[in-house]
Amino acid sequence: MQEPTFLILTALAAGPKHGYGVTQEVAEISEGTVTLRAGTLYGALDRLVEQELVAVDRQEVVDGRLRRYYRLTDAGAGKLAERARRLRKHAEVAESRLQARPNLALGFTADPFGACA
Amino acid sequence: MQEPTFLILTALAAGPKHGYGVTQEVAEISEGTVTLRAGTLYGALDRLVEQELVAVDRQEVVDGRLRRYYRLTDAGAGKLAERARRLRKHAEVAESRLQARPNLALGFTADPFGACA
DNA sequence: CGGTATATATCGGTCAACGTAATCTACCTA
DNA sequence: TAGGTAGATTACGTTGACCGATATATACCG
Repeated sequence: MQEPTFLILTALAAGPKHGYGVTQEVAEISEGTVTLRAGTLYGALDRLVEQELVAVDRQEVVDGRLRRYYRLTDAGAGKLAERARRLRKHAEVAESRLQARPNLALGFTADPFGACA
Repeated sequence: MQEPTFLILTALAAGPKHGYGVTQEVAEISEGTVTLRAGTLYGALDRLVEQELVAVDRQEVVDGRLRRYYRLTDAGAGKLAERARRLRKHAEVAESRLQARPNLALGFTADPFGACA
């Protein structure tokens, strides 16, 4: 499961949404760093429905346009929880290792007040 | 950047390692959930070297076999830090949303002692 | 009348990841 | 001594998620 898919599941964890709504939610969650393209979005949704991690909640017709709502299934919630835990663990390991390393790339210094000048 | 690549960078964050060593380190970091295959490993390393996130540290010949050590570059450390932060944020959002949701899929119950039976 | 926002569908290309196999040496065991 | 395991890298073909582009249709604003 890649980042876009993970974020789609996360967006749906707060409650059912239609495709376009997911796109907006994902942009917000990721602070604008991830913008779902139509191809990515509907491709992923189709896949997730087939895997039964997501289900079609209901369909509406608004202004002659179809609006299809998706919701997270229990299996989807479980999968998301599992992935989230893994992601957080991996991130924690990476961050702790980077801290232990003399870090030159982030603009930080081990001597922030220049005491050793 | 996908999970295998992220874990390779994380493995190298602790210090230079050769390919096979990375595989073992990744298995340990991920608690056995990610087992890098040769194709994934060396493909990713080649890509990372080309992107200058990883560099060849040194080469040794042990028992007639080549052993090539890789290390994280400063750019690689920066990239890893950025990704780790993002991953952690996404994981946190997902987990907080799942908590807010009546959770049926994890084997937990709101009535763990069966008081409402 | 044209542009933007809303909303979904589909197609083809790309590239990371994946699986497998091949190669070679050292070492242990049967 | 033959075979299996561990270490270590290379090569090759396949899969599949993601992405860009395109198409379609309505409503609203300037």
